[in-house]
Amino acid sequence: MRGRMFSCGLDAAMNVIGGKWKALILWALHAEPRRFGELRRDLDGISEKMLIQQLREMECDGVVHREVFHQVPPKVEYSLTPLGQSLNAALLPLGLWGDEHLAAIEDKKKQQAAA
Amino acid sequence: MRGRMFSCGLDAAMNVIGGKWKALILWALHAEPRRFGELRRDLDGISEKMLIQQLREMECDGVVHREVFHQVPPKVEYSLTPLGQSLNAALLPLGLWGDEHLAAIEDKKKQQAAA
DNA sequence: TCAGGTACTTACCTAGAGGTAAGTGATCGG
DNA sequence: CCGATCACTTACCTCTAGGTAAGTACCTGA
Repeated sequence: MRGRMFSCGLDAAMNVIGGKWKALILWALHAEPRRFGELRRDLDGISEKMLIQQLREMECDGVVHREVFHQVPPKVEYSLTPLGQSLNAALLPLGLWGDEHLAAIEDKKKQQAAA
Repeated sequence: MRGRMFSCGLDAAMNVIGGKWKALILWALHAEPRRFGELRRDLDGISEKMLIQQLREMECDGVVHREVFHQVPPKVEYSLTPLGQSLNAALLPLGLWGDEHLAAIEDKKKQQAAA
């Protein structure tokens, strides 16, 4: 394992999706390609700066594809690469787990905030 | 969606596993309960401070169970709660995805580092 | 001109995540 | 006494990640 950047596949995957907004962005791109402004509006609380930053990082990682349309007003679309699609498929069980336990997780966080 | 802490299940799940060492720790606890020192030795590069910190956080989140044995030398065991077990099950596809694409991910990171 | 649309970029800031190093306490055995 | 075991805790520090605010460029229409 010496000289390897990641100790296992899970470590590598967490590196790709680690970032405050990445998982949500990946999910927002699940159904169809989206434009920057669309993503911005859908992702509650994200700033333009954070959005472009995380998109760029995921583009570099090969999970997001960016397509520029030469028109005015500018049009840029973001979509999942095949790699990104397989990543989203792998994220589905985790999202379902979160859905199922959402209330419990929030309760725990509230208790922690109160203590 | 107002007043909710998390925008969806995936957001909540990412909050629980977010932390440099959490996913790896959860995986280290997959097969059986482990002791602190064991975990420390298995997780290459982790400090005691980071290990206990992340264990504590996951304990608060209800995914890790800590059991103190009153003996000398001290013995403390960490194990997955049922919630933690289901979380690990949900993480499995992600880990497999990472295994499958490990080389590609590392290549991408190397390119980025060189640029 | 101004205001609107689009997709960014840049300057600056700081909270907090992660880290290093040293220390604690309770025992046991040499 | 010392050194070992175990599982932490504490003090201090760095710097990354995330954030706010303002700005840029290209156009169109009133």
